[in-house]
Amino acid sequence: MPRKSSNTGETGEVAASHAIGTVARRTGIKVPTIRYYESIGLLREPVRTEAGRRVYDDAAVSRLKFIRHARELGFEIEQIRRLLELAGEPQGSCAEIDKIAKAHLADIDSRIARLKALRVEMQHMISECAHGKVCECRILEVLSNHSYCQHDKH
Amino acid sequence: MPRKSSNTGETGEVAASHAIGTVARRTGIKVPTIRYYESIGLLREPVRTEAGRRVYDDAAVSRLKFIRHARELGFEIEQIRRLLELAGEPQGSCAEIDKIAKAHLADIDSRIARLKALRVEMQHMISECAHGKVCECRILEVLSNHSYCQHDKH
DNA sequence: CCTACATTCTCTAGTGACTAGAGGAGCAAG
DNA sequence: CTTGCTCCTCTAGTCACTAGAGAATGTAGG
Repeated sequence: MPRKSSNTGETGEVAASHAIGTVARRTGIKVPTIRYYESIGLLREPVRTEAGRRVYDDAAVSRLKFIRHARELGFEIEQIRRLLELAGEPQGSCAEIDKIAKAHLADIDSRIARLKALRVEMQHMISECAHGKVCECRILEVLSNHSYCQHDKH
Repeated sequence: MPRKSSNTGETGEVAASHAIGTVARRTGIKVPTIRYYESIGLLREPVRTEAGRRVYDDAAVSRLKFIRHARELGFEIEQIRRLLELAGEPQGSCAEIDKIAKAHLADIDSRIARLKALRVEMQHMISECAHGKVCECRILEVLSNHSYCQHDKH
């Protein structure tokens, strides 16, 4: 029966342990970022080998996968911290989780709306450019004078 | 005939001069930000009064309005720096201006696309939440396991 | 056993575009 | 002359990392 390195227990089930580089490969999070997450308390300090190297178990890998996925979806670190905290109380209500997710959705919506407005403005500006000399460039002119704009939301 | 403070010329036309606070009010850029723009070389160092206070002319106000508007449209400082440089050569071709603007438009488009994909993911995740206990929460489950996702672009 | 090379360690500093605050001086009005 | 506003410089903080230096440890091949 094959065993992973540095198994500490004598029981039948042996928890797998991984070096930071392995964890980085398995989660898609870079090594310095993992250490950074530890430094801000998002990830618990792992045990160390005698030489001082970090050793992670599978739970830490899962946690990091969660963090990565949430980051990819645009959640902020503090939101993720709260989500992880809530996940630690399985019998609690998921109302706050829902609330955080909905707030994030609203945030995404407002960013989309804003970018769409910018897009209209940019498109308009570019379409008026006659590709001539700088002194005749409508792009610069519009940038110089807000009153040419369609919206004043920005 | 009313005159602005500290006029330095004896000619008929007198250049208006403004304190930094006035400029901030007229451009909508905060005082520390104006000083910041000066520190990074985006805005030329203005003349000073004997006591060391910054004094701006109308050209500086126009430049700051340009900067503000471009920032509002999402241009980066370095892009704005280049646009201002190009604006300084009125007989040159506006091809590069057009190019910068189009690159920015493409950037906006890709951000919109990305946010829309995130939106779909978030919406999906939230709609599956049954508002029960944390241990049954689909949101946490999806966050834990990327394979539930529709896309793997993120 | 020795030698490469890879991996890991800690620490500091840099990114972008500001923002906040301390501590001090100038200036105009009452 | 005092009150209160504006202005000055300087440092440090924000967010979520990323880059790099310099040293130690681990591993594979000869």
